Amino acid sequence: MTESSKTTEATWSVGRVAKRCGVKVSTLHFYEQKGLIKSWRNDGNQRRYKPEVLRRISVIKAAQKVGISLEEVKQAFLSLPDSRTPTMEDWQLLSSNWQQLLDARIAYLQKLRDYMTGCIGCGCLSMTKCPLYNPEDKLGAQGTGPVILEQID
Amino acid sequence: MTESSKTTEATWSVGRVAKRCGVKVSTLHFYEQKGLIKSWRNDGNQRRYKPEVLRRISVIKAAQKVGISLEEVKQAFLSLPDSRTPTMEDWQLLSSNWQQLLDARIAYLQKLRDYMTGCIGCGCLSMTKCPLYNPEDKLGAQGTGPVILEQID
DNA sequence: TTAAAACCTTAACCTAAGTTGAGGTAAAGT
DNA sequence: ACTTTACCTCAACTTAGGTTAAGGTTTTAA
Repeated sequence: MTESSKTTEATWSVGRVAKRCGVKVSTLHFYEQKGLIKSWRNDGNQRRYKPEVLRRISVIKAAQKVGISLEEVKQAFLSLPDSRTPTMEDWQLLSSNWQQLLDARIAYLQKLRDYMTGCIGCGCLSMTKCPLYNPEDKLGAQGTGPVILEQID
Repeated sequence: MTESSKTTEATWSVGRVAKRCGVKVSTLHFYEQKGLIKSWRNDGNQRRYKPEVLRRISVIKAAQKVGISLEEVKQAFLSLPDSRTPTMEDWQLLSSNWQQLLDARIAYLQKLRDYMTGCIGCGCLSMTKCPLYNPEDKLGAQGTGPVILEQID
């Protein structure tokens, strides 16, 4: 009985995960090293994954798209159960927290946008009052710095 | 007649600019090296700045806050006049362009936020339709590479 | 059975946006 | 005059999020 037939359909190799998720194998190594995903090894020392990893990677990618760092994702993943496969409720909780974070970031961006013409365009440069010029103003609660978004053209 | 009395109020040293703008001296060196700001040298080889530099730095900081990179700022600065000090209109044009960019980014973030619970929380992971899972998504429109959908779990 | 494809590890490299430190000069305060 | 502060250059280091390459092993397909 081969290793692969023993674990049919429930086990993924690194290359298969990579192709399926649209990331490079090296990225999966990297995520594992950072503690974002887990794997075990087969007899030949090759990585094997549970299907659950696919969702994790998708969530990582989704989070990055909205400007959430890998470290933040890692923290969020700590809320997932360790012993069992996360349920839909687990994932929903996680994403609803991020929704709120996003709400805050959107509101903040809107505020900055509204100040933009006033502060850059006018002559006053009111550094003390304007959020655009306030160096201590750290995007909401987390001190994340500016939201890095993908280039949209 | 000293160098400083000759140029009083119209000339800034690097330390004064740094303190006024809330950045480090090394940051100003860095910005200069990147072509974002300019200076000339006094007899002792020390940097001197026109007051205009304060606005440039403020604009750089404001831009960074909304997620605009130094490279993008540099490009935007190319639209400023080289021979004369930029007027309010020059700055207003620059900032109104960024306002539009911000509008797009905000709209994009809102879209992603709205998909967040659906895509992360639900069981389907519809990778072909959802912008959260679409790796090539530059705000819709373009057809992207195929992401093969198989069932997860 | 053998060749190709996939996998392994480790190390070095990449960009962005700076920061830090060493070693030396200039300007300012007393 | 002298001492402290400010400034200079250059090189190396930092973090995030990976990518690439080298050299070796395992798995798979013909």
